[in-house]
Amino acid sequence: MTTLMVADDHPLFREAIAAVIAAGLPESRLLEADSLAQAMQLAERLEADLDLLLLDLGLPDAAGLEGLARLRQALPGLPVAILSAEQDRRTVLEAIELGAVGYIPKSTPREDLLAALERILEGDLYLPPQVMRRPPSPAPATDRSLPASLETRLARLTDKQLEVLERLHRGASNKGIARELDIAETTVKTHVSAILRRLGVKSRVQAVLLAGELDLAAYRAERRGR
Amino acid sequence: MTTLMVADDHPLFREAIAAVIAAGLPESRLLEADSLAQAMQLAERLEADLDLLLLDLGLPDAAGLEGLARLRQALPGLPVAILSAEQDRRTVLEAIELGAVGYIPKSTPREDLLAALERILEGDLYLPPQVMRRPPSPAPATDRSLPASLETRLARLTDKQLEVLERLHRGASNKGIARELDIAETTVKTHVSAILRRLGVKSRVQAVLLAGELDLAAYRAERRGR
DNA sequence: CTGGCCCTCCTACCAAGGGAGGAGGGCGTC
DNA sequence: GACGCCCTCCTCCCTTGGTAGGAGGGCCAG
Repeated sequence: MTTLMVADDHPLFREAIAAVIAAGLPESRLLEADSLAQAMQLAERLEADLDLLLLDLGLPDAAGLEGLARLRQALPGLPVAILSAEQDRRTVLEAIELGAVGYIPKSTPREDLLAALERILEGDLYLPPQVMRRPPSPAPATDRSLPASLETRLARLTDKQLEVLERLHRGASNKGIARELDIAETTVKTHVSAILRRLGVKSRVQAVLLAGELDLAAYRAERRGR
Repeated sequence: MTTLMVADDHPLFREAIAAVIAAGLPESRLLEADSLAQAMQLAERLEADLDLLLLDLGLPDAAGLEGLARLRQALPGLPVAILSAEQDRRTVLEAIELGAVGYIPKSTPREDLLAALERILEGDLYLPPQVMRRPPSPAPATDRSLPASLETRLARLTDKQLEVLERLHRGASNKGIARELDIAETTVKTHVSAILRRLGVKSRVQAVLLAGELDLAAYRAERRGR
């Protein structure tokens, strides 16, 4: 008995998914959530009893991938697959980067969708072949509005902010950072606030956790290089 | 009739691959190259007659992913799968970013390797599930024995404190933890204070970082067990 | 040169974190 | 029963973290 959950604010779409799953995966039950908040609440209660969360990227309380980031942080053990109308290659990559175990375009035909789900539930990873298969960057035309994730979010930080983030990541206090960098504590606060805003997190702890998923030092070195 | 090419500077390894493919994909022929230069030359001559290039990341004339980048630029239409000893998550992601259609660790068992090849040849994408599945995790590979000091410090925590620490480690605020555990915020503070004292750290961030060096969930489970 | 971004620092204010100390109740052990 | 440890919660108090807003100076691109 596997347990799935679909988080989508569109009732009709949830119904459609439910129908597909009921027909194709009889040995499973499906929970529904219409917001990220609800999904997280449910998932928390179920814990390990939830095998897979199908997450829409259009949720009202989760601006695209940012919601996935929050979710991954709160419940790192929960397998999450993206179910989205968005088919941009970068979005797919960033979703995987954030730890999604699959990415299913909503345009996927029913049989393929089922096959994808089955593969994911078996521990595989599913990505839309037709999206991934071709050139890395066909058109840089359609960007800048992306919700930003790890890499892109890091890229938005200024050099100084990265320096501060490194210290944060070592558990330093604002005061300590100020001493180390020889700037005023108020300045450190300014930087920290900017970091939190740009990373889209709400506390320094969360920033630290996010930073922990990357090799900050390496990133900084690479950056200096170019 | 599908045509494959393996580019690896290690003759023995090329032989091994050749054997696997000969046995598992009888309807195919395999070309061999011992350098990126040779591989590109051959591929250029064959053009569309080459269905897949298996590229090692240890080639002498191609420093890791840099070689893949050059290759992709010169022959964007050629499907390339990475075949590498490297199993780092970041490397895998970057390879895919660069347009690789698959990533096969050299440690992959023979059957899985064949299955991966078949999937790739069918237009699918293959990534090593065991690598991708656990994203931000550091390294379960190394240790069965946590640094003694760490373990002893953890052992000093009561069950409730561990529960709180887990939430801390997810970036939760005291208020949030209180809600989750359904206790007063002051109680949470009491627990946090105790945690800091017993772990010998000075702030919640440091506690989180310390906790991050352990698999808390596993530790808790193990503890419940005895 | 103007506008934009960055870094610096400030004030002021509010929220969150953390310490000290005390208190009651539960549970297990000597 | 007494002791100890844990969990719960409280008050009082201080420190730290974080936001808002403003301000000056440097640097660079249009």
